[in-house]
Amino acid sequence: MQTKVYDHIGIEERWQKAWEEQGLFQNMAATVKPGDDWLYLLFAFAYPSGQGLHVGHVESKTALDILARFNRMSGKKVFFPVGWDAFGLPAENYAVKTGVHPAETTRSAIDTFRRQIKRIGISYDWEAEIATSHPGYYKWTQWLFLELYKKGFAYQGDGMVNWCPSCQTVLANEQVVNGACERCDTEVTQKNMKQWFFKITEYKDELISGLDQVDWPEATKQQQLHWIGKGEGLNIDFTLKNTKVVLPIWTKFWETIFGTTFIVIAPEKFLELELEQFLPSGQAKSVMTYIEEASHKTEEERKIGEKDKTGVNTGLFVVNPVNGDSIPLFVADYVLMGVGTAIVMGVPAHDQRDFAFAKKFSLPIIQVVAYADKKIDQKVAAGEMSFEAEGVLVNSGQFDGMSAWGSGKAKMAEWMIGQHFARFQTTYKLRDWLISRQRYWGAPIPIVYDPEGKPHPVKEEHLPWTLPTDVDFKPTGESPLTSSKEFQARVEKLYGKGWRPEYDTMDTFVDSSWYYLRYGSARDESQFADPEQLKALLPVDFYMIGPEHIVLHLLYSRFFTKFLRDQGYLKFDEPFTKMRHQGMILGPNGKKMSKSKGNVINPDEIIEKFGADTLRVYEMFMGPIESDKPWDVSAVAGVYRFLQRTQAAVLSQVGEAESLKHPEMIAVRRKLHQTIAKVAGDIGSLKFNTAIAALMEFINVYERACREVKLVLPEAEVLAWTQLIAPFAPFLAEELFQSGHADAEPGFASIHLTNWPQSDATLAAEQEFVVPVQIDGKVRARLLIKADKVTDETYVVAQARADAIVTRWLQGTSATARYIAGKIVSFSTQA
RNA sequence: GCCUCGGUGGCGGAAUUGGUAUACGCGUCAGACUUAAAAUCUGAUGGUCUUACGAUCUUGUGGGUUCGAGUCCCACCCGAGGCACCA
Repeated sequence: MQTKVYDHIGIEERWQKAWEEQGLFQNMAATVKPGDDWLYLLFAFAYPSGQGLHVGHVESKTALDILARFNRMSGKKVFFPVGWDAFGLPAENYAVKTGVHPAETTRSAIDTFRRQIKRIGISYDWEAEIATSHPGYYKWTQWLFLELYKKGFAYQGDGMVNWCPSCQTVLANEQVVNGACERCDTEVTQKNMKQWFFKITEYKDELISGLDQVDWPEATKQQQLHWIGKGEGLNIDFTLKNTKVVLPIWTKFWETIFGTTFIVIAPEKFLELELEQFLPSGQAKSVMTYIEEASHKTEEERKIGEKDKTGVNTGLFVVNPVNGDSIPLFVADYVLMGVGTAIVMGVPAHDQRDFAFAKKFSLPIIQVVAYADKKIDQKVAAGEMSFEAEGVLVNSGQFDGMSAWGSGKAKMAEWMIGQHFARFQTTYKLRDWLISRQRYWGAPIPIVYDPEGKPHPVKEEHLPWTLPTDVDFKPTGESPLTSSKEFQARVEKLYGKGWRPEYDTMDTFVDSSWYYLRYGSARDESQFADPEQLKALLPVDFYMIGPEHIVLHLLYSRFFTKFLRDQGYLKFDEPFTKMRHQGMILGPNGKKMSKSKGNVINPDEIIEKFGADTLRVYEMFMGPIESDKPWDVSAVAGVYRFLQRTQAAVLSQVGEAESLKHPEMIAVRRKLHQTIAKVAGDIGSLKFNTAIAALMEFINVYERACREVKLVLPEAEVLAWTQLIAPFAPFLAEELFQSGHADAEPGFASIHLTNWPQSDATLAAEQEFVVPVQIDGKVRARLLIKADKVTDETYVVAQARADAIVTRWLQGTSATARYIAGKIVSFSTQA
């Protein structure tokens, strides 16, 4: 029966070329009309690394491509652009090593990616392609900086910043992971520098509330919330004994304040408040030594103290405002600057850290919350738990007996605020975004300094403020742009003698956090984005992005969106309406793919051997798009077989059609129409794996039927079958659709331009139902019920009772029956 | 410690959201074709007992709700990812 081999190489080359010549799905932005409703599908901005496409890229790109093709066939206008996050460190580091200019490296990497992506048939709109390193793009990145500057959202700040000694640049808080540089894993140090910041904190509350508007994975929302780190607590004034010096503490758990047996202050805060003047002479030396040592510790060293807390008793006492108790003041570096007020109350009975500290320094422990459960009370005494359970206040003066988390907490706050020594204070973890980078391969910050060193914005007519090329790449701790003669000359020519440029470039996250606004106006030189385009295309309807970008990129993108909205440029609050994360494709051994482990699957090799269609369908068939899944070398061949069988089956659809009345024909057509409905539903809910399984089921049914009789389906149904394949295996589908022609004619109508088939409910309807019979919850028999009887409860139950096995099980019982139409007959023998 | 997912055959995974557990694919076994192998095709394939009809057990563990639980509730165990001296 298989007369024609599956020539995947020939098929894929032919149709890639034909589509390209025809410009299929290209330049869609030109067709935007007012009032249009577009489906905007977006893939995470990719960094064009020298490695080329890996199987993970293929997975998420294919998933989006399936959505694009399916929705186009369903009559939607689809915007599906692509671009490159082309500035960044790898190309620059490579330049340092080899001397090849980053522009060169980047261009050839992009060429490789583009060729590979076309080869796997992703139907991107290449007319909207953008690259952040192109002056036509970064002109608008700089424009955005100036907009922020004009509105006071970009400012120069002085202070301690994160410094990566290996990358020789400052880093944003978000780029420091466990005290190390997220890129090179070098330990980050602190450095005092004057740098540019964006005022993202201005939108902190909206960055929280906006999450309610979007359809994102719960975990992603949680992580964003955690990063913003809103904490609602109380500032409570303790005073240094015998002075008027106020030491405000901040706490979320003020209900335990009667249990405070010590106060701890951060070393830096101690100096800031100049408390050293009060130190008793005997104590002064040890305290100052401790503070000195703490200042030399790195973040990592401070964290080692997590188990063994360090600290020093100052010999000073503070007064607890709620009861006038004198309690000792300690300096300890586990209290961090920047969290709350950097002064904490130590309540060892109800906090694990405080407990450890109290044990170490032999401080008293006063329990102020009693728990109904004695076991919890014991745990509290052993320091094993903190705020895990609700209890009743004790040892707390007039608040004794009140609920710790209920009336007690509320009454206590009310009282303390009434006494004027406490006030509500909300704190946030989010800090302003540090965007200066002392690196070359990025967008220059459009700022110039006058001879007095005062910053001025680069005039808009001078944009793009181009990146000079006469630059020494070697990182010296100075920005590489310092070495450019052209840059300096340009500034003096345009702004006057003695002026100098800002030598730093912008964090690449600035480039990549507004790109989705640019696609619709990719070649527009007059504005960052055309308002009509924005209105029709945005916000992004579906965003597919790796889970690694959750905090940085999304937070920044949301900030830009809200800022531009407030300037009147955008009409929406959130840029990404719906978002999902693709899972990771693991090596065949179930481990993350890496060259050193030798478990990397190269997509080019799979394409050579099995074809791009097989690669696409296999990756979609592996499992749910959002979960991590290992590569299975032999399962790929199974998918290849499926495509091969599909080709053979469709190509055999010539000749005399079997009568439509033939039972095998009826069964196959029923399955086909069921499959049409199933595939459309599954694509809609991103269940590509089960959609493909359904297509496999269909061909199984078809081939089985063909063993009885040669089946030639009606033409419309052969077409429908081919169309179902089209989003998944676009090359093969086109080949089957065009198989009547010898070659692609100029102006041929692609299958990808046809209308998605409709399932005929009548043909899809089952004629018989298998109804299981349960007796006390166990399936004992199955009945075959004709469709016209399936709603007839009396009939079905009678059939069930008549069944031999059921009769046996029901003998001597008085069973009651219930029937869920078409689903199940359930007998219960219990009374 | 906290947050978020997960745990189903030898493996990847299905299960219309409370109604036939193990769809589909891989693998394995048997068979056809072949001198042979590969490729391709056909059949079987959760465990235990049984010649068979069939019975019985089975969705991480233990309880519960229900005629009926992979699915809902409670407690716990294990794994992955993220966060964390956050007061």
